[in-house]
Amino acid sequence: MLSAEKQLTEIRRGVQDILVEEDLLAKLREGRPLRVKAGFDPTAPDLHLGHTVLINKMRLFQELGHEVIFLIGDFTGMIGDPTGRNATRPPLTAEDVRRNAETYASQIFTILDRDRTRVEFNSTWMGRMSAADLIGLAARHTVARMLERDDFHKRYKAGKAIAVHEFLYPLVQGYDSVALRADIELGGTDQKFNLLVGRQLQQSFGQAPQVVLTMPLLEGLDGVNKMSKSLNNYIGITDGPEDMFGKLMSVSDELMWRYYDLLSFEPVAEVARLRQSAADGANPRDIKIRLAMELVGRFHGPDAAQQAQDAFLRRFRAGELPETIAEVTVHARDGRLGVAYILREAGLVTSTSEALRMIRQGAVRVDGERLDDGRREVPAGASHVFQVGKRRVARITVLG
RNA sequence: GGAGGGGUACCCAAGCGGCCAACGGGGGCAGACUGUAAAUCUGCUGGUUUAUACCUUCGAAGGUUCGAAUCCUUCCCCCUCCA
Repeated sequence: MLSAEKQLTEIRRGVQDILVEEDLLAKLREGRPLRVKAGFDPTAPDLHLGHTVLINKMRLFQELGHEVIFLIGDFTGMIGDPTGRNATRPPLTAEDVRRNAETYASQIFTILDRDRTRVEFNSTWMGRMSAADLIGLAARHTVARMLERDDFHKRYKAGKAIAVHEFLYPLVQGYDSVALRADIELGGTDQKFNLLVGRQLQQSFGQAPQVVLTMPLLEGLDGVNKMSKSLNNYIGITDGPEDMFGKLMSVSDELMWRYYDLLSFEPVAEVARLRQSAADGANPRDIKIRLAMELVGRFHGPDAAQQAQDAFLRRFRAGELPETIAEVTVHARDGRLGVAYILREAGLVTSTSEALRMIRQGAVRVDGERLDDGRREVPAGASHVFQVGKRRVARITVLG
């Protein structure tokens, strides 16, 4: 095991806050494997790059020889946590939670070492808790302190709803730390309050308080909001290589550097060198390609990354069609079918009205030719490549 | 329990008897420009065999009216103040 000081240097990299750093150093000096907990809400069945900021840090702890606990908040998920948009999130059913949690667990091992990861579900202890136990837990915290949480505070002041059960969420999450006797808890900056409740509860239960370590939230593709499934601005780690590559390339130059900081394993010095080269006039696109190669390679392997890059350059630099085009068949009526119906039947648009709108806006191409007549019909037996906008493409055959 | 305010399309938010498929903003999509960038400009942003037409939509259900998102009744939900 590395010296406590050297470990601390590694741990510090990229983190937002360490509360309290002296405590962390003291724990590291004990020379034992520390229990490092990170909780995940099983609302999103697919992990995205935003989650990996945290998971990468978990991996670091594994490499340093500590015990990493991947905690799935299956019980908490049934309660529901307020979302970042200050709305009340509907609770998941037990069945939703179970299914999501399993998918979640199976995905983390693209980054974490399976053999050195302890997976826990908080329903293990929470499911056994009685109503009296829960009230007893609630008695250890006050409403005034709850309202210190930024999200609650804002909603309370704005006169927005706060359901009583939402107060229980931080308590349950904090109790998880008690149940696991966690030494360290990792979380996003948005989790800071909940993580601190864990410290307070541990002390209340006579345990040494965990060290809280928060990671910055990764901005999503829009560059403004945090990456999340519900905002649909995410790159899923199960996204296909080409999809992932394309999404990374569509990111703004500014955001690219943020992604370098939080997602890349490139040495800090190398990233600094890239920044300098961009300032000296290098095309940021090439630097973006490098990032895309690294990340796609991480989840799909270097070969797939190279193929994705080739396909990307062919398609968007050279303007060619993708080499794999979905084949779709639709059925003609009276020996022919109008283009709007073809697009709808093929799933390229969701309604005839949308199809007509797209055609009116010049977004539809047939075999590369812009289509300007929404009334055009295609005879049965014909097969054409239809494009709607830049991304939707299919070879559609009209059957008799 | 009492008094008052409010529920409008993905989100915010106008409208308060016909000119409303419903102002405006955000988001999204598309076109132009590009590095599939970003920014910017422009258009679109219920559905229908392609429609100066019809159908469905303004918390829910009824009702008044030639005609309702707009008026009335009941119900559901949210918020504020008082108790």
